Amino acid sequence: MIESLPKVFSALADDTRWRILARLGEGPASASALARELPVSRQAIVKHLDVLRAVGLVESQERGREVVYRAVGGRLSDVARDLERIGSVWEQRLSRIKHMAERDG
Amino acid sequence: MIESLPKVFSALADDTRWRILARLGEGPASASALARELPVSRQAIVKHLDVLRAVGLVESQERGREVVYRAVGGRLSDVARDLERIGSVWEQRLSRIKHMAERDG
DNA sequence: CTTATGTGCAACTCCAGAGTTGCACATGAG
DNA sequence: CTCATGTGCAACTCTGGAGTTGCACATAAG
Repeated sequence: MIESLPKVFSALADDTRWRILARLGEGPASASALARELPVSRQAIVKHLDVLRAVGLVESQERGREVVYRAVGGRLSDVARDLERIGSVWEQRLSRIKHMAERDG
Repeated sequence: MIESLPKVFSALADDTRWRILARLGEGPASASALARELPVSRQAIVKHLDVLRAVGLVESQERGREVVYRAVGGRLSDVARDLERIGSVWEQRLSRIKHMAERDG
């Protein structure tokens, strides 16, 4: 679980991919449609969609001759849960160390 | 808020930075100490710590002649909250679109 | 049928950033 | 004081990945 996090973050690290995700968050779209709305070529869009699909943030479905993509919000929620868990563990450890330091002077 | 997310994820996208964070999650440490425990040079560690500090995932404090770093779990929880919010919005929109399609279909 | 539109594959450019080495300087430890 | 240890700054290499162009192919639209 935690092993796969860097991959997901790598996917979320790119501005263009965020724009794509934000757009797909409004509703499904094809690569060509996205290329018309964003200032990048269709081929670049496809590469980004491949990356997003590889980490489960996007799903694709063939519709006629088109390939329609849609954002997977549930995947984002999963990542959020992992992060929250890790962050709280850090906080607990840090406060425990602080208390020990204060006690020992 | 969402504008800063790509920066944070870019910081979290690197394996070495993740190892550094995991180590700091166990307790504070200096750059030299981290360099001894990880298979990278101290200078590389410092660069990573600068990146992590820039996005609030790590804080530094001068202790004598050393500079001690510690992980900021709260920052991670903030990011988690943002992600959860965004993901749930996507899910709501998608289900609404699906229902409309079924009704009209 | 003919054409416009959507995809897939491949080769290429380009640059950010991860990591290195080297050196100079400061300061706690002995 | 003397020396080991911790830092800071700078220049350099090198690889991954973002974006591009070009071409071939498939298929809905007219």
